[in-house]
Amino acid sequence: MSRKQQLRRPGPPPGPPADDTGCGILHVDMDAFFVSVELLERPELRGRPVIVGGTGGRGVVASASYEARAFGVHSAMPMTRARRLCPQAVVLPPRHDRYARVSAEVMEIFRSVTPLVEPLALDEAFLDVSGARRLLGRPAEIGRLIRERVRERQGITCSVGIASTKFVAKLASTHCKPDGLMVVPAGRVTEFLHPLPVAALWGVGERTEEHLLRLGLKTVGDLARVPPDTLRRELGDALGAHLHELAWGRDPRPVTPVTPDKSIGAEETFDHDIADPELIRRELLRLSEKVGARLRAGGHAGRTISVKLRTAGFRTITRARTLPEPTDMSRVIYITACRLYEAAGLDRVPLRLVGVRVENLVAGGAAVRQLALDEPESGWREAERAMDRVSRRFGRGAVRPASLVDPRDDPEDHRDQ
DNA sequence: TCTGGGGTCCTGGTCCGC
DNA sequence: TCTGGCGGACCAGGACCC
Repeated sequence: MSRKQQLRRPGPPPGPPADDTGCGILHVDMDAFFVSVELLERPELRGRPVIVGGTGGRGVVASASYEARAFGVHSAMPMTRARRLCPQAVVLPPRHDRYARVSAEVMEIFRSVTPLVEPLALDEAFLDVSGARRLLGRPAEIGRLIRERVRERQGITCSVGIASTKFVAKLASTHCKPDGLMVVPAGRVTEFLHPLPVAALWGVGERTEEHLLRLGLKTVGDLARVPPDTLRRELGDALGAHLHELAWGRDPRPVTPVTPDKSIGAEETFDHDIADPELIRRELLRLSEKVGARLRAGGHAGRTISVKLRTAGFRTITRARTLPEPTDMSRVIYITACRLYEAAGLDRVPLRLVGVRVENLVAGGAAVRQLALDEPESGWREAERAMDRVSRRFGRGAVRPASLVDPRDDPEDHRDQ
């Protein structure tokens, strides 16, 4: 459940029977997805408060059953707080491989209805069904069909919002959860939108909500009546204009099935803060290996390498460097990341998180011969490709840089799996 | 209360070349 | 030769999304 889904509902949907004329966009959102997938294997937990989330000291809630939500538990909440609110909850560690597999099957169901499917996350997608009407019926009928197929084939429930724009369809699915379907007729969009709190708008998070409340703007209707120039002055050009448009139900973004990746990264929060630069560099190596492997697997290369460092006091520092040529080599990423870490001047400063990201992605073929910075190119590329092949065959972590091999490691139990 | 991990987008500042 | 304006690239940070 996202923060948006924690917002209160506006009451019953605008007047039945819903007229879905001009409503070609569906937003399908799986209900408590991670928990629902877990319950397929653990049916004895049905009806009980269940939380999927990090079991380490610093984890957060990834998904909570509706029984757990009744205790005030919601996603992104620190696990320590969730356990306090609901001590009787069953806590399960996340198993992303499993969720990804179920997600892929659900997306296939969507694609059996229309090729215009835009996945937003593992558990939700936009569908443009304008072209499917003749074959499958009205959008509301298509929505019912999808819900039925997902339930029959996967054994889990989902909610469907139907509207003329993506933004309103998404709000509709949020407001009919769980296990519901809601149509917002094209002619009744503002009637639906304007009573909602400003935080319901896409782009209004905690900070912007505070700002709007300070201006006396509580509802979407309040915001809609403010001149766009005033909003731009208060919130910046892009956000001000964007919110004004959304508040009037205007959202011209089409459903786009393929959006190219812009960056690929990995980060890790430690169980305990780490100050030792050697251990930090070791972590940077592990993350660089992971990011490099993902770049090569996806056929990407990138020019800009950034590191993210979060201190024990939760101050986040980012440093980036743009290389002359794009790279997909873990070694180049690692060397650059180490230099950025050293340049940040956080030697011996306790860190709770480090991250490595590669941005400005291009197709991998454009990754021209890249020297490992000051070092001669000495077969690293070939070595890394060979490691990729071994990993594909024997599993990730089967080969690793020597500095990442802990003699105490059980070879079957790599943390990267 | 104490804050994950994977991302995208925007803003404001600085530097540099024209 | 110096100066100012401008635009683009880059960088850092922050807000936001799921």
